[in-house]
Amino acid sequence: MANASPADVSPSLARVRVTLKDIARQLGVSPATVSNAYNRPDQLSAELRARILHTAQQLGYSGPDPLASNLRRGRARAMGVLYDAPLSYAFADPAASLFLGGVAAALQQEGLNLLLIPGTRDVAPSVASASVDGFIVYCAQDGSELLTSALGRGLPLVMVDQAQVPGIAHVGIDDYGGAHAAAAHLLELGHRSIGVVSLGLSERPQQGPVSLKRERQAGYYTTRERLRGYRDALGRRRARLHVYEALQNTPAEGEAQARALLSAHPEITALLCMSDVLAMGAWRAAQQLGYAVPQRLSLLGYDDLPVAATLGLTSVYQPTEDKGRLAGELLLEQLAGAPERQVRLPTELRVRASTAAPEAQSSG
Amino acid sequence: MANASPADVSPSLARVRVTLKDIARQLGVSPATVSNAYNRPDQLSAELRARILHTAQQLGYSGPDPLASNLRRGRARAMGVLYDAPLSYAFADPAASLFLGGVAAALQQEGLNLLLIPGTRDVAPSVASASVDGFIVYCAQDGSELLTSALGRGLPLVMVDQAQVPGIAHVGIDDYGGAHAAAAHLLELGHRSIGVVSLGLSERPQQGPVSLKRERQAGYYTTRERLRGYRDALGRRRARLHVYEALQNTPAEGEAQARALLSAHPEITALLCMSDVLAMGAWRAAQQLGYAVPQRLSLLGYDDLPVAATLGLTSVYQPTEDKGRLAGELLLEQLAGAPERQVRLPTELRVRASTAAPEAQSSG
DNA sequence: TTGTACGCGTTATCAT
DNA sequence: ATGATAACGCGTACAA
Repeated sequence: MANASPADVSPSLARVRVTLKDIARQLGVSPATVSNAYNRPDQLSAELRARILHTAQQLGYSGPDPLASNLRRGRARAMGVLYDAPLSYAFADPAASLFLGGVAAALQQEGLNLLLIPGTRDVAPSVASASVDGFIVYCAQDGSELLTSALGRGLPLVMVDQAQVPGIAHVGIDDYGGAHAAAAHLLELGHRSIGVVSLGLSERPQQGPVSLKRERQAGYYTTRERLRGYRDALGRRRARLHVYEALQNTPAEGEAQARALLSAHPEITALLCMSDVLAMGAWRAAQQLGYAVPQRLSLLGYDDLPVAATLGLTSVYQPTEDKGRLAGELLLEQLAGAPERQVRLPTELRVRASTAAPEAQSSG
Repeated sequence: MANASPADVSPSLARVRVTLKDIARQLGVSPATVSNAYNRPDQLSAELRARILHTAQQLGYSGPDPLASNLRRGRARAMGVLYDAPLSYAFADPAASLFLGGVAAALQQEGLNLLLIPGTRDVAPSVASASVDGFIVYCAQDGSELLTSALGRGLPLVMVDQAQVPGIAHVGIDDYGGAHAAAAHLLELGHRSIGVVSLGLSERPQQGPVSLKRERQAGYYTTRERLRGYRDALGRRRARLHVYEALQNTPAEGEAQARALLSAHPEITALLCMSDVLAMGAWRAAQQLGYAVPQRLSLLGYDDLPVAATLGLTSVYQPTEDKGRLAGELLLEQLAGAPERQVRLPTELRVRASTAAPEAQSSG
């Protein structure tokens, strides 16, 4: 029997779903015509269309159900971005925000929505149930469940800021080169004892000093490459590097690790921070310890967020927003049938006021 | 080996979609059983389930299609957030990011994904085609198409930072009170000529000086209320307010409007900025003009982002992240059948180093 | 524990 | 310009 019989008991509250068919029945036209009224206005007379829309409004029908329409068309009209942390981190991290902004800009051109999928434990179900036409996997650890479960969907996919995998579209930056340039800059200035405030090495970060072994095994490509860049720059000279790992990419963690580094190794005259966000925290630590920047302590960031220029922070620039836009575009390309591409963007050291030669003090 | 029929012509590229039925047929079991293998593991023997999963893997079946599954269940497993601007703005604005982080945190508890929907021209189709179970409408203009088209979907909905509408869930803050406190603070310090760097008044912002008429007609509730708060605080005293409208909530716009204000009205001794982001730009303008803060110019923000404390910026705190979390929770409540609620969160003036009494100079 | 049968709400195709 | 029909891929009673 009809789901909206004349003897309907609950006229307004019962929310008996009104469907396209109901409209059709009510007007004595075919469901196809009602569908056309919404999707192909040119396929029916303006007059009939008006009547349909009017009846729809009267009956409280708000247009074709996207769930059904998606199924039928085989398109979700959205792209998924997998982020390797709670989403609140993504929004708290300006670099991630910039990146997502770029992605959004690219998708918007095609009218696609953006589905954000956080990488908590148990990502698999989230990924499996995501109504999307493709994925962007951002900053996942090597061999992460995020990536494997996304790949499992068999949809177009773009990896970002990870180790390249043959046959998979990829956008990355020259992490190594940027880090190398940063460390080289410090060496040229004369620094010989340098601290590194590092981003997490793996999904289970360990706060504080990092063993060489752990450093080599870092699960995050970005972190691993930057550390390698720092080390290689120092390699030939007799300078010492002390690496401390932050639990999160936040100013608070930057402050904590900077503090720990400086108290364990007072001879340190410069800090290489693996992000501007960490560097901001390190700066605060320096202030509170009474270390003048750059006289007593040189400070270097990574990312070159807009705020770096404001603060006069020397930093390694990367085109974060472009990276996002590009990731979106590579995804759209695949959706259109083009082959997957791999792109590496350049980085560039931007020297500002936070780095200088170390004071000519008795340093160890 | 072929992944389909023996006579398959295109073995690997043809991407003939593998469905649940194919698995069932291959194993000689019913589709229902395969479905259960994924959704109700307890409904079949572990042995059979293992065989099913194995076959699925072999055939390249990656689990039930979310599009179909969503239709069948009538749930999209995602919530939509409508943002009244290009998404890149949302990510560029720390306050919006914080808010979204809060929303994400709330949704994550229920395993729901977050669909971001930008408010470009032609929102309606985006909203109509969004696979979601509810909407959060953030900062939309009064009577905006965003809101009306979202309401049209007939899904649970929460309005945020807008004028309350009876019968619709709502989260807001005490915009008026915060603004009032900020202006009152300046008056107590002795300021008598004050500039306002305002957020946009409507979807079509007009850079520069704002007429009183336009001020009253501001389409954005938040902007309107804050302006009212500023004005009311000044009302009884004979202080002058000069309101300039920013095109966007960015430091660059803050800088531009601060510059314009100070050059048009050199007698100004304090700036009320309607966001911390604008205030940061205003600060830069002050620096470049050689105006010492707070001696020559007092500076006041709104939102109290973390950076405000770092910079020593006096600001009006609002619990931005909680606001997001709450919005998410109100939405989940409705989905669970509870009645819609309306919540207003408090604001609080936080006085820091950027405000002081005006210098005792001949001021106009 | 497994299978049957049906429908979820829409749209593409073809016919009229 | 409009209609009939057949999928789209799956989940869930209920029967076996």
